Amino acid sequence: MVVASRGMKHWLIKSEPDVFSISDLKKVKQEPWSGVRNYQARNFMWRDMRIGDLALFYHSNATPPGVVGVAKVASEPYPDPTQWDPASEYFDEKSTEAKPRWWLVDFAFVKEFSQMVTLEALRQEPKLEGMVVLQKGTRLSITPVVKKHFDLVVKLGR
DNA sequence: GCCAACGTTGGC
DNA sequence: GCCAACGTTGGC
Repeated sequence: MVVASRGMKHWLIKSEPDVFSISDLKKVKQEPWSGVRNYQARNFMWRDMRIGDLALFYHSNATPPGVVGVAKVASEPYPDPTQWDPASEYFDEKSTEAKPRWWLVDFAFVKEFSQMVTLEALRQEPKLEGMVVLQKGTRLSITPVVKKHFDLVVKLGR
């Protein structure tokens, strides 16, 4: 087993299931996390993620919203190719190949929970207090999660 | 550098 | 569909 000396980090990544769900990830096994156009979220992928880091896979804009499984970082960061594709909704005319603005990593499927841990369930668990995703007004599509919280959510979802 | 206007996210 | 919260843009 490979364990980075810095210690593994844990994350929560949001995806709209209508666009890309945990089932989709299960099917394709690995997916470039394209389309992130927020600097904070980009910095997490570009600067802080390492291969092997685990992430809670969260369905946003869903009924109900919640965590549905686990994914892991499966690549080094590299420029998001959609930023240079004029046909893409993620096209960014201000980004150049010499100085890419948007970076991503690939995520690989790890597991799908036997039961979803809904946003409501997350809010009702006192031990999860302080989770970034639960804080008021947090819209970030990628947030760090402490190991204690990560492990508990995985336990709740199984 | 300020800040109003505008766009987006995402729960409800 | 509504709207609160927040990020970005652009005029000055």
